[in-house]
Amino acid sequence: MIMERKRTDCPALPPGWKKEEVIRKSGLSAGKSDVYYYSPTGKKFRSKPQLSRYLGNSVDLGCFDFRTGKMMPGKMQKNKQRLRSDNLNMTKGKLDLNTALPIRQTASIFKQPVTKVVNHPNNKVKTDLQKATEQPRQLFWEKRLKGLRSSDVTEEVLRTMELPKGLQSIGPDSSDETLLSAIASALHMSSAPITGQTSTAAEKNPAIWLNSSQPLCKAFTVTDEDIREQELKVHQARRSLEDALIADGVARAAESTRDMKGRAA
DNA sequence: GTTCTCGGCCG
DNA sequence: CGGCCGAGAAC
Repeated sequence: MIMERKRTDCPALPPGWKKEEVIRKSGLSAGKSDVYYYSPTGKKFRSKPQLSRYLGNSVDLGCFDFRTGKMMPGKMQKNKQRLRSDNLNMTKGKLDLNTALPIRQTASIFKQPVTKVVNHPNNKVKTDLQKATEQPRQLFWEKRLKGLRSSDVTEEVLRTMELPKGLQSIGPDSSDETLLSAIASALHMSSAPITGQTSTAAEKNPAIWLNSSQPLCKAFTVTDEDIREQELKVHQARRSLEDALIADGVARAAESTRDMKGRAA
């Protein structure tokens, strides 16, 4: 007898994803159930980390409950003291994984190494491992950044930066907003200098001539004036940061003395 | 080889 | 207690 297992649709996930729940029928853990998900291509997932690794940033699993398969609005982070300690942990040298950038979603449905470079014993074959390990990149992927905004803890949208006039966008989406994101991303992802698109051909037909390791931005020159202006901004930012840190220290000291009084009473 | 299943660790 | 994943069992 074949036990038909229910693979139910899962509305909280993109179309085509299925959820399955199997009950353990023997052993010490009999009665317990395991939950699995199946991607549209049939790949099986047995944990939330595994699922979110695969989905990347396309789906926010922050409040996704793996067991029930539903979004739980109330399952957000504990928005209490938590924030301070999070910020402290971040200074302990670990990367903030939330800054991960959007990734090409279609790549992972194929068997992973798409191209394999091998040496045939009798042939002279150029091996360029650099190219072989390079991940395919979606042209104009920066468009995915459109609409992303930074916000403070109260979800108030922060004012975005102004860009110098010398910076000009290139490609299908020429809004300043996306340009800023693209440049910020480029600064995060590569240690190479950011030059913008140096080929003038890229201006006429970006789809062909685009240098994908540079942001969607025309080549630019930085003047001494720009540098001075930027130094001033950095200086001001450091001042406000310093002020904020001092204020925080004072507040924390007050808090801890208050706590101690409370405990003594 | 792949898939299924339960144990068991760890938070 | 439950999520997650290792590894043996089953195929």
